[in-house]
Amino acid sequence: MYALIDCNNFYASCERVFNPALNGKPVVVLSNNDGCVIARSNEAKVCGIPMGAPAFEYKQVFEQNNIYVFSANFTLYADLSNRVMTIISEYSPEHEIYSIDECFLKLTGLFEDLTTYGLKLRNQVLKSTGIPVSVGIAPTKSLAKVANRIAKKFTEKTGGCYVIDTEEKRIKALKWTKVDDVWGIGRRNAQKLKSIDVNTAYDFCQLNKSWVLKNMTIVGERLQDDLNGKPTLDMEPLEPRQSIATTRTFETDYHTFEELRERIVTFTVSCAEKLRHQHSLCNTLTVFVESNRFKEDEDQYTNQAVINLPYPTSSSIELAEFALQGLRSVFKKGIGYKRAGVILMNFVSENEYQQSLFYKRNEKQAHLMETIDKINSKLGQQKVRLASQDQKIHKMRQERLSPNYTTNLNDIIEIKAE
DNA sequence: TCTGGGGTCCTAGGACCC
DNA sequence: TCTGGGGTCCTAGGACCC
Repeated sequence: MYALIDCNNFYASCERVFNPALNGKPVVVLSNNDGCVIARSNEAKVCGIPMGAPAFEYKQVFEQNNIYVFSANFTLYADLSNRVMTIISEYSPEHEIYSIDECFLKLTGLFEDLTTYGLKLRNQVLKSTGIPVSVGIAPTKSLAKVANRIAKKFTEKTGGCYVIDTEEKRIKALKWTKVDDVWGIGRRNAQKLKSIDVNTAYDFCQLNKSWVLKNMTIVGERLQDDLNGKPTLDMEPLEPRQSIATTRTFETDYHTFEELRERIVTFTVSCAEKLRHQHSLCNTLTVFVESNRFKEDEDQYTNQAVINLPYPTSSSIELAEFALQGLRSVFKKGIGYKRAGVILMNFVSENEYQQSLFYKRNEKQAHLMETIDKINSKLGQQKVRLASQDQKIHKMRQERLSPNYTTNLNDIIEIKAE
C-alpha cells in the first residue's frame, strides 16, 4: 500500500501557524511581486478566488470579504516543510518527498489498522508543526492521490484520512472523481476525453488500452494501469536536479543592457550556488529575455541563447561570464523587458566528469567558491557577491510579508505575559 | 500601474550513420 | 510512373506536476 500525505492549503496554513488569529478567517498568499494568488484557505476559496488570480483584479474582493493577504514567504514555507517531512519520514522506511507539501510513503509489513495509522500520523504532524494534512492510502500511488482528495473533501466524516482497500471502494472513488481531477490528466487530455464522453476517472479506466496509448502516449497507459489497481508508478529515489533555473518577472520594464546585466549575473550566481550545493558541474547555460506580453501595443520580443560550455563548471565567476556572453547576443535595443532568466542543465558530478584536453578546471576558483558559500551560509545570503551583481538586494514588491518566525532570530515570536 | 516560479518526462522530426 | 532500409542521437516543444 501507498500513503500520500498532502498539507492542506499549505502556504495559507503556514501563515496561520504563528498567527492563530487567522484561524477560521479567509487567507490568500501571493506570488513574487505580489502578482497572482498561489494559495487560498478554504474560506478564501468560498469567496470565489481562483488559483492564479491576478491580485490587482481581485483587490476589491479581498477588501469586501476581509481577506488576509500575504506576500509569499518561501523561507518560512521551506522551513515548515522540512519539519513536516521529518515527521512523516519516520512513519515508513521508504518515503518520497514529491513537492514542498506532499510526501508518499510505501507501507509494507504494517500490522496496524491503516486508518488508525493515518490518523495517528495526521495528528502528530498537526500537534508538532501546526500544519493540517490529509492522508490517502491505497494500493497504488494514483489511487492514494484519489483517496487523499476524498480525505480532504470530507474531513469531518473521515477525520482527514481515507483508505481505499477494497474493490468496491476503488470503483466508488473512481466514479466520484472527475476526469479533470485525476493526477496526470491535465487540461489538454481532459478536454480530449470529455469530447468522447469520458467524464470520470472510472470512465477513463474503462477505455480501450490502444486508444489510450495512441492518444495519451505511454504516460496515459501507465496511469490507467495504476488507477486499475496495478502498481505501475513506483517510489522514485531522490536524485540531484537535472536542471536549475532562476527566472523573475521585474517590477517595472527594463530598457537598458546594464539593468538586465546585473539581474542576469545575480540569477546566475543563485543557480550556481544551488549547483554547487548538489555537487554538480554544468555543461549548458541558457539565458532568456522577454518583453511585456501584457502591453499589446508595444513591440514584442523574446529570445534565448543556449551556450554549450567548453568545460563543465560550477564557478559563479565563469558562469556569469558565459551568461553575459549570452545576454549580449539576445539583447535588442528599444524593447521593454519584463522577464528574464537563467537555466543551467546537462550536469555531471563534481567527482567524475570528462576532462577536456584544452581546458582545465580552475581549482583556485573552486576553492574560492567553497569559501564564499561558507561565509554566506554563516553570515547571510549575498554577504559576499560579485561586483557585477546588483549592488542592492533587489527589491521586489512584497507589501504583506510575514516575519521569518523560524529562521531569523530577530523575527522570533514574542509571548507577552499578563 | 499591476498578470509567478521551478521542475520532469515524452515524442516527433531532423541530422546523421552505414 | 517509378526514387531503399535500418539504425542512433539530439533537440524543441508539448504536456504535465506543484
